[in-house]
Amino acid sequence: MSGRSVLLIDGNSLTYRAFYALPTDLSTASGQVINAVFGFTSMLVNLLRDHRPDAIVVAFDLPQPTFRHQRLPSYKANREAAPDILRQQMGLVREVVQCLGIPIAEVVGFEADDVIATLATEARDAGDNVIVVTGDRDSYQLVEDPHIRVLYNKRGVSDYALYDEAGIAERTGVPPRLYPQYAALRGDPSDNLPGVPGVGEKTAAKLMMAYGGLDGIFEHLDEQTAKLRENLATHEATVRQNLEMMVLVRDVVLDVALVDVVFDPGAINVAEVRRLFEFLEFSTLFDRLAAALDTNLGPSTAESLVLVAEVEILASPAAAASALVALAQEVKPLAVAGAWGGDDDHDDLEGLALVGDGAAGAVVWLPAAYCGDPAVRDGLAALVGRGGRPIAAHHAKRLVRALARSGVEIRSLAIDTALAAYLLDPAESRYLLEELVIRYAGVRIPEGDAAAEGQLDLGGSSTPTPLVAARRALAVDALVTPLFDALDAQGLRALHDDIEVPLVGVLARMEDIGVGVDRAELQRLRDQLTVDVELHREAIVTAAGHDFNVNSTLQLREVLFDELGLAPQKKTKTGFSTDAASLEKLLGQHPIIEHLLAYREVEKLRSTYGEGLLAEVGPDGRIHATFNQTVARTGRLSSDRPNLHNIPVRSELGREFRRAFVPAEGYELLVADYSQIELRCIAHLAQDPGLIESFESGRDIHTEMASRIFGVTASDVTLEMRSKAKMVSYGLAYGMEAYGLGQRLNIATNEASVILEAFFSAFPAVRDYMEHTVAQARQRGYTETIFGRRRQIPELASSNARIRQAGERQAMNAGIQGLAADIFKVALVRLDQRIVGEGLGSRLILQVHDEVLLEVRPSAVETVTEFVVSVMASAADLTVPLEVHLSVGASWAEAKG
DNA sequence: ACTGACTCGTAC
DNA sequence: GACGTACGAGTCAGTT
Repeated sequence: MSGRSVLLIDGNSLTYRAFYALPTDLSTASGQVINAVFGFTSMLVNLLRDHRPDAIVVAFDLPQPTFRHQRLPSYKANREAAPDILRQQMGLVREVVQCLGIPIAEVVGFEADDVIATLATEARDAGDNVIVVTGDRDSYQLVEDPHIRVLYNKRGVSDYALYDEAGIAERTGVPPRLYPQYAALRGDPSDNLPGVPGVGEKTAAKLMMAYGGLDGIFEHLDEQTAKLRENLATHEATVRQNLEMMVLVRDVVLDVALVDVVFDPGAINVAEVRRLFEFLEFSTLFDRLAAALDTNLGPSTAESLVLVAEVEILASPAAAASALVALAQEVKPLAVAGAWGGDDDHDDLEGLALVGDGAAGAVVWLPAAYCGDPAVRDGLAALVGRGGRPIAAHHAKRLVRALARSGVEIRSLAIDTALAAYLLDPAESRYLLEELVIRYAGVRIPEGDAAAEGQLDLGGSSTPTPLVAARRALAVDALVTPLFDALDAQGLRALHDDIEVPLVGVLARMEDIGVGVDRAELQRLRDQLTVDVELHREAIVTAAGHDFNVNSTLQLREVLFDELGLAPQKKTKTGFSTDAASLEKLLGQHPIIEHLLAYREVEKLRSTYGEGLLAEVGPDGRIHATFNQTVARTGRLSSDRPNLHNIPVRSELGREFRRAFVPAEGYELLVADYSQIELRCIAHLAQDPGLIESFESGRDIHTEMASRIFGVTASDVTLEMRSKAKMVSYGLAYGMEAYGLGQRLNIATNEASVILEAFFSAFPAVRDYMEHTVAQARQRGYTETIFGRRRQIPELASSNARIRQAGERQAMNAGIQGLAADIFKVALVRLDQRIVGEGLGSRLILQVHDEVLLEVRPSAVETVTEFVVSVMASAADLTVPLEVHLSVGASWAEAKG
């Protein structure tokens, strides 16, 4: 590991230089000023090109004061705070550095210079060749032939000088090792370190060279002229103090070991870089980067699609019908994009853009209004129905629903580009077509209206809808091959083709059908709760002695902990916590507490479930939630507008809301759920003999586990033992630790850890599995379920222990929750197939992670019950049986007995 | 009036 | 801090 070429970069220094060298009107279309990021990145790219480093570290200053400020309060006191538009860009600079796989080094209490000095010393000792890149002269002292040189940024972004010892001597008049003393004598206005009057650079250098150092100078003051002698004598203390400030610390404790740092262009996450550079609109820099690294980073500059010049507007139903017939002749995937209008949530379909084939490559625009025409509808149905063209769309569910309203069923969906991108990286927060097409296809969706360019803009004029849709359809088209390739490469193709894509139609129908609610029942609940809320609120205000906003944690904190003098239990980021767990510990200490707890409960139910659900009831008396397939990082579904996945069930009062969920007239409500599916997944994944036996025994699982944990026979298991075992098993999938278990069971942490130990002794393979899962995820960077679903967990590589541990828990959880989600999705798809096959006796209404609700004709209850249980139980073949609990009733509450 | 951070609470 | 995954109500501070 010696003889490497190492670059140590002062991030702050170069960013400052870049900021002041470039105009601040250098900004992105969205208005983000990027002059400093651009300048810094440009310098970095040039460094990569010119030096081909084996290792790079960028050091930053932190905003906290350093030891220098503590020793000398006036240190840098003359500095003005950095302008906001510079500070904003610091974060972006860090992002650039990080996305290139370059480690950042920074230590509280030290400046970037000290960090660099430490790393340079380490590198020198290892025999490496270091270049320190900075615009700060303090680093001159580090220069040491032949191993350490300084690349000094003189001004602007491209004016550098590379100094070795001779270079420093030439530049300053003193050798590097004398630089701190020289600078101390000279003073440094930029650090607010005063020098000696009458001593500038020239005199300081002359004195240093004549006497070999400060000691020599002060010992021979008599050899100076009277004026200089007096000035030196009176300022000796200042000079000595300056010296303390000037000398860089070379033994800062870092969390980066230079020997471990390797800059590997091949390891750069190109997608990340591309995304960031796109965001910053660094298209030429991206090309320069690729050239500097001498690697192919793939298509870069995101050239605009030019194909969209040709949008063929289908001008009549007849024209549309024949165009559809022509489109049906091809067999390659047909990219489709909808254009959406309507006031509320833009879910009215205005028309469809379909990517044509042939040499012309025109995109056809089909106005939605034509779908009323029988010939058009038939043509469309043939095109997208079973056996039709493979369809490609982005967030296809919306399109599926919209066409279903026109009587056209999409049955030949082949790829949903959003779903594919989700499977490739489920940690993304969104899957915008605009971004995906840049990342995976390297092309950009143009924004303006080329056809209208040069024409008079009357203000507010926008790109024509068909053109926008056509461009989106082309983007989808451009994504089909790269995304299929990526899915294949990652082993995600089966998941996409066999589970996620088929699920799109299932969810679309569930959303369309909606779930029936008894509005009057909801209103009754809401009204009763409103009364209760007010009663508790009044009691709270009375107990407090004055009115205040009980919903305000800020005000509540003041009342409880300042005015009433109650003891704070724990802290949040902003102050003492008032959550339920804390309040419960204060029960009995003041009458306000019980009212607060009651208030919280009823207010939650009133607002979120009373008002919230009522606001979502449609004109048909049903709630049509949206089921998101690309949100949860584990592969679960999520529900919003409203969230039907968190309807209360645990408390008596909350459960009342489930009475308001009722089947349509003429149906019964069938509810089926998996029993302990996650624990069964753990048993299967860990192949733990004890856990497997516990499930195979067919007896109550928590009692069975308690018996093994506590070493007693099943009949001797007390309710308390059972409940402890239950808590452990629930916490298991979340990577729970002793502290958390203790909180849950309201027992001491060491008592909890005894239980946890007993658990792992009884089920040792579970711990092995957890450890193996984490180790594998750390090594690969992602977790994988049996079905191949992946989840990247970059946190596992964090240098921050807290973040890393959170990553470990995520890794443990992802395999378990993800497997359960996969099984459940398979069950949903197969259930739907069965239901369609059986005719109209039943329909899927709702799903909640491990539970499905169906509306069933009374005559079909028996048949449906049978196949629901068998389909769900056989959705996966685990070592342990999958048990399904099923019930029927006239409401969700009734059917969950 | 809108937006984002924060706290809290509901589900599995 | 300390238990994973979601969504949403409400407050509050800051911005438009």
